[in-house]
Amino acid sequence: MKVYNTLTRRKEEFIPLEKPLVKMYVCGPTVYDHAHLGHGRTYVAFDLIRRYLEHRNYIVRFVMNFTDIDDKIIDRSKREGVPIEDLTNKYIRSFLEDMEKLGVKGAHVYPRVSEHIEDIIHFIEVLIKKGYAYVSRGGVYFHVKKFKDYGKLSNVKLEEEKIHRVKDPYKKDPADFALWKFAKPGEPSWDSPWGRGRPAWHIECSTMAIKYLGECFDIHGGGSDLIFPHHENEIAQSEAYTGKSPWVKYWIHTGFVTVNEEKMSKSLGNYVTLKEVLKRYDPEVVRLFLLQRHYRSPLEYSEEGLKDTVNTLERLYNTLENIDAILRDAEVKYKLEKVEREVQNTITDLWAKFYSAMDDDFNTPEALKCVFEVSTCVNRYITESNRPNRSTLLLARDFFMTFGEIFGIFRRYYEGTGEDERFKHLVDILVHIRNKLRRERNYPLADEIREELKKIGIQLEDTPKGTIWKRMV
RNA sequence: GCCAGGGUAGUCUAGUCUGGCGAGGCGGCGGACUGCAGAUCCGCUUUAGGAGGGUUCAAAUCCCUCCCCUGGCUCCA
Repeated sequence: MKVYNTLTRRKEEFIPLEKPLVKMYVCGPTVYDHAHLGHGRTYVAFDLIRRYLEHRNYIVRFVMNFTDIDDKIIDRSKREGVPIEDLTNKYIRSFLEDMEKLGVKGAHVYPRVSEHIEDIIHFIEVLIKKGYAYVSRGGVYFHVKKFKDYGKLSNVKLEEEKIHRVKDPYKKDPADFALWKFAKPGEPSWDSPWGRGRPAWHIECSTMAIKYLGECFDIHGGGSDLIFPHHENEIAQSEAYTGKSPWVKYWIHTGFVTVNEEKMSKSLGNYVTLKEVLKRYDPEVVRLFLLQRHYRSPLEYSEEGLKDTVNTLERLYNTLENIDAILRDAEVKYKLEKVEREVQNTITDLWAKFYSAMDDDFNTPEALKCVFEVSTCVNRYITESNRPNRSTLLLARDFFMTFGEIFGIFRRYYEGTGEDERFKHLVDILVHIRNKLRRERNYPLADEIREELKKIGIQLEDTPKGTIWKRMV
């Protein structure tokens, strides 16, 4: 399996540090507002990666933080007159709700900055002791020049570059960044050996990741906008702290969602919240929409694109329903004809291709091609075969279920359909009666049965080989 | 300015690392099937690669030049 590593700017063979265990940390949101589609994209992408790794028999330990102390949160709380904790709780809840709807599997730990102040203080103390950080009048800073590998992730060069960060007269060097900020009036603050204050942005992730995953781990990810300065600074802090390198083996970054080719962002105001999107579209449509593009490429958001995906997903569900409908009466064959063997070969070949696409840096668009090809293949088989073989249909169904599990769609098939045998019999009885009516050319009554069944989500379809019924999508 | 990533049919998206008949979705049109409905299948749309050079038996893919777009360098998923 190959994974693109931002650190080396190329695909690398994926070999986790401790064989079946994969330790993975993803930068979570700063919780001062509802999440938008861009956030959704990133977390769905990492969810897919996690699911695929699990599918490939890795045990994934997954940590995602919440940044609940930050300038914007403080601003927002002041503006709205809402206590910080109420605000952050509200948006954490909102975020988790959205993720749940999107079918993003939960993290094993969701560390919040506000709950890890002690750890952060200790971390900073070590950095000071080791000579990587200094106390100044504005707070505690990381002295970038001390860390010789600075820039290895984002490719920034300290010498020729005037990395102008937040203007701060108390820094030794403009490239230095804050670890601890002294409190200004009205800001939340905690006691520390250097004075009351609060942790700065980057330190939290280093501290919490190391606390929960250890001094070195496998995957660290987030949106591409975090590469610099956030992740660059995390590396500096963490490797300075542990004295070990590399801190993280694989850095994975997701591309942006764009609107008219511009990055979707709060500041540009061109965003749609996940709540809005999920109100208008089935969560699985949103997921498929996001996974139809490779996770590192920019993804253009458009209403049209989403609508296309509605049809795309419907087609996949139809295929599944076609299989299930035929499966009800299909029997196992004990000898396969040539066509039959070819269909099975095609499916297994495509299944293998599906895996190699996924193995190649989680190439979901390429993997999806295989899914569509299996779809066409099995539909054709159903259309052309006089007596489809149960085993062949099950093979196709297994493939779809595997695909669904990895992509996080077809959820309703896993959650159960709520049908029992008697229900199925009942439908069969109605179908039988209706066909009698049709033979008698009593179409009004036959159509009425079909209409009524449609109302409870059962669709009857008359095919040349007889009537089949499906659950409606 | 520095760094990173792009430009593929009507449209969206793969393939570029590792050169070898350019793939898939959606849309549109036509056909098969059909009491109607629905689903599905088949065919067409389909000699598409930003521009120009070069290397090669062979270039979307490698090299050079140019044009255009986006992102990071201040908070960001």
